[in-house]
Amino acid sequence: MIAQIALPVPLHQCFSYRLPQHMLERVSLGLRVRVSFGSRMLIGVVTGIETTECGDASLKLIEEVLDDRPVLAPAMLELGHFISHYYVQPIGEVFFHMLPALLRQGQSSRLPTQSIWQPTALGRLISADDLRRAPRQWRALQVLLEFPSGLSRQVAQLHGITTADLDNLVRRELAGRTETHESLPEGASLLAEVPLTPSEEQANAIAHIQAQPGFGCHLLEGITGSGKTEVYLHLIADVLNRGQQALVLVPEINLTPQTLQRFQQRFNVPMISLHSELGDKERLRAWHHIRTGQLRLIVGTRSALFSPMLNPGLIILDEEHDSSFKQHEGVRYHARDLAVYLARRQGIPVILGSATPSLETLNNALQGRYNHLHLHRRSNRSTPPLTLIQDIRGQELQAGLSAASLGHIKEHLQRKQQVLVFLNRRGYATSVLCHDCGWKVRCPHCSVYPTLHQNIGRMLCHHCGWSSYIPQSCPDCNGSRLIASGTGTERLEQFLQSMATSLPIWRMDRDNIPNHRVLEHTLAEIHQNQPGILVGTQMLVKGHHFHAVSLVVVVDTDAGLFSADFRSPERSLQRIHQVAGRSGRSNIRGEVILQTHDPEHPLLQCLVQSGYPAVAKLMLQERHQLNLPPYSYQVLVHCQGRSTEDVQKFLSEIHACFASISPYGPVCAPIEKKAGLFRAHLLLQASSRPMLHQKMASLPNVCRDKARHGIRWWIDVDPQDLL
DNA sequence: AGCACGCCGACT
DNA sequence: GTCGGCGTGCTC
Repeated sequence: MIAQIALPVPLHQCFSYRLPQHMLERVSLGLRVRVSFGSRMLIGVVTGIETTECGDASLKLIEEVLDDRPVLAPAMLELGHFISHYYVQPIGEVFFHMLPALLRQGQSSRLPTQSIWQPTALGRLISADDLRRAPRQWRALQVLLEFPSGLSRQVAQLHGITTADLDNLVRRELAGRTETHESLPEGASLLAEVPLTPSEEQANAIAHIQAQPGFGCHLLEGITGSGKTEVYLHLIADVLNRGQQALVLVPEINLTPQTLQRFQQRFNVPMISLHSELGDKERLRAWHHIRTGQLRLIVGTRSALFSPMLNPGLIILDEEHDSSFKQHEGVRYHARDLAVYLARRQGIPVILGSATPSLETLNNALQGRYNHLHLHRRSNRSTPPLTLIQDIRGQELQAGLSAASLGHIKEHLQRKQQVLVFLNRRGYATSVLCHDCGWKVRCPHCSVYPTLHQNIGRMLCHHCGWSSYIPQSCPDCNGSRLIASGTGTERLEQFLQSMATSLPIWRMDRDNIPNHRVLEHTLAEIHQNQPGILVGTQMLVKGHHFHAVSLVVVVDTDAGLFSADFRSPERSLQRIHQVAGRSGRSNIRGEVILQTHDPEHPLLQCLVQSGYPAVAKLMLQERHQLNLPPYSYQVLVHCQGRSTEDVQKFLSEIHACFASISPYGPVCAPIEKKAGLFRAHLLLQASSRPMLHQKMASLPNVCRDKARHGIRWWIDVDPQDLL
């Protein structure tokens, strides 16, 4: 008998091992085993068992079976095989990626047990006199009598009792010790609060999804403030009522304590938030409780997709357009597309929610592959904001702001409202240059200009972390007229502060908001609704609601509209639309100003006049004309090496082998040198996905063969950015 | 990915 | 004449 074993090595194959007779009935697919591989011992996952008798006698034997039940259930095994094939990732690495770290390292997958001590009949009868030689045990017995249903180690410790005391009582037959599995407390009723009555639109969406009980993929396109969450909550309630589990995937930044709180407010069931700071032990504990079906509601980022649900009933993926669902390191995959795959495999509904759906998802909905549901109306009945395109050509700008924008800002502040100024650029200035000779500060490790951060008094490279002092004179011509050019949030904040001296300015970017605690604190201050100015980057876009904001100014609307990456306008317009949605959420009509040097830009015009759905369709048309995704399919071969020649040579050889699906040949990455390494890539593209996959079947092997000294390469299927 | 094997420089 | 550099190749 021969078993196929997936091992945690970057190889696109499984390995055959002989199965000793005595292991035969203990082995099944998805179990972990220990095997000798080369000169080391590795843990592997059983992915196949062949009962062919012959077998190569030279094959090694499996040393040990580690589990009595598969750690990867059939659905997860299938998902893993799919990931490995579709995303061209090494099979063993995929399976290991799907397991909690402690299981990867060989820890037992048995459900952890817990000791419980209970008094015996004898224990209840005995008197202090009988135990006068053992005062600790007497005290332990007294505590034990207070917990007739059982005392755990943790509770005993709180009362100053050790397990040794309790075991001594067991020896005297005054107490009994039993091993139980930890069980999570479950509330008497499912609902912790009375659900809101859904609006007509919400009820309609809920009914549509309920009407299709098995697999179905639903795009829930709801404008900001239209109450997508309420739809989720109603559908989750159904799933919980049926005794099933629900999985909610959210982008990284949205996984705040409040997200879970929202669910805890509504439901009385054991639930968990799988965030990145969870320790290995906690993660394994959660894994067990998900596998036993005790944890009913799982909220997490992309990797939560691999939760081993016993009884799955629903998958929700919120903010489906968010790029953080794509894993960019190690095992590369897109959680959105895998969520759809998994839901189909499990025969359950999946809901993709967004105010600004990605063009891929929108296309799937328009083609009828996904069910398209809309929430048009804001649930708080506020009017949508008034959006203005502001031509700043030839205008005098101060810290990037035009006089007209400043006028609006002052006006709104005088009305005691809050203003949000959006600039997606950290730091004080984008570069430092010499006014006399044009010399510019450069990063020694990357082909970029570092950013000036005045608050820490240094130049900082955002790509490799390099930092240096701020030059006071030009090292080339010795001139002293150095210019800080380009505006970042720091300079904007400084300027606005000088303009509105008495008002608070909240700057929200990665430099100013280092962690969740500071974020909560700043948000709490803003929610006092005192007049003031919010200045910030992306951070302002995601999920936060600012009720007193009545004006949003987008300083650099054009950034991203003209980039080498064809996905850049999509992301840019999604951002603009989402940040615009931050205004006018209560009774005040919001205003949005988009500063631009290209007021006639068709996408901008379309966004302002007809809204996001219209501009999305326009972008889809453009993609169609240019034969870009989702109308064609792409794979990117990335490469990193010690010199331009090395990477070019490597990619040219790859290009030669795949010329029929490689329309452009190797190109340097836009930032050619990063952290001291030269980068380039090769785009593979085809109009049929099966054809593309078939033609690149040998790609990983070819890459492996051609890779020489110092070349690092990786394959990115459905790349999200070409940079 | 690791790890072993293998062929050339600075040390007892 | 050895220790160790990392380049190359293999792992059922």
